[in-house]
Amino acid sequence: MAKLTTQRQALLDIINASHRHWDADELARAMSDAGQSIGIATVYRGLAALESQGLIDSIQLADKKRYERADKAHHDHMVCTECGHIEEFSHQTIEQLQLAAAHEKGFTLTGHQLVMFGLCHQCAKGSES
Amino acid sequence: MAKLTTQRQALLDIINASHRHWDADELARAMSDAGQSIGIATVYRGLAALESQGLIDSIQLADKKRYERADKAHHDHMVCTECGHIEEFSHQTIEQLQLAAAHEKGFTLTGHQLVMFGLCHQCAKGSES
DNA sequence: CAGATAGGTGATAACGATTATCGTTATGTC
DNA sequence: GACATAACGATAATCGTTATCACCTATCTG
Repeated sequence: MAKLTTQRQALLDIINASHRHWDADELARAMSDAGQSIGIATVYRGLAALESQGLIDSIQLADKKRYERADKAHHDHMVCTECGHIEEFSHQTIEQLQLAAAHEKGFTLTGHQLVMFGLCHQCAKGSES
Repeated sequence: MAKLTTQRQALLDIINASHRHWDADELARAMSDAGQSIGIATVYRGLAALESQGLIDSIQLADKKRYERADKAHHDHMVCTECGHIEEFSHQTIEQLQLAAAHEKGFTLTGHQLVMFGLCHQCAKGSES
């Protein structure tokens, strides 16, 4: 039902063109910078459509949702609490253990999100006393 | 620095008296029901204080933060997207693999949160067509 | 082509959880 | 008791996100 309009294609292109994790505001600004201004509501609607079509992925952080390209295998995230840097990692065994744990509790799993918090290499170095 | 005032003690007691995962609003209402009305700002401040003192734990869900007792070993959560039921589970191996993965990426881990989404046993049964 | 239908768009209001502000109040210390 | 420090409560403010509503656009059907 949802259409891949010109604007949604542009959002998708921006997201696919980098490995960043974008929030709605950043995407609106990026569109603006590229000469195609876009309403913020349209950004949210477009992102929701793209995500439900599986064309992009997202992670829900404490304050906001961030979107990323979906053309990679499932992975989880490590967020630096100092600089906001996001590192990705995937671990097959963890995924399998999660499935087993869910099954054990009688849950039918539809998704999951693992976010690890800490200091990235850079920030850990910087904060040595 | 933070004081364990009468109100904060009462919040702590409510949380410790059950295995529920409370949000700020529910706690304010519970206090009210118990005859000690409390300002919502005070609830938030109290919860932040209790959490930073390690007296309670919290999980950040997509929409809001929920608080739970801290007297158990670390665990993660499974949330039923239908009824909101939260099931807890802990998995030693997953924890260890997370630590290893973080180390590999040069991250100094300070915390993590794993939330799994799906249908609980009850809701899975109910939605069979 | 005309009209119908289904979505999409954008400005903006509304929402909901959380935090900030600020005057007041309780607690602890000399 | 007087002063300092933190907590409290009402309420305004913040901020990400969603709803509303009045257009607009594309596609289909005859």
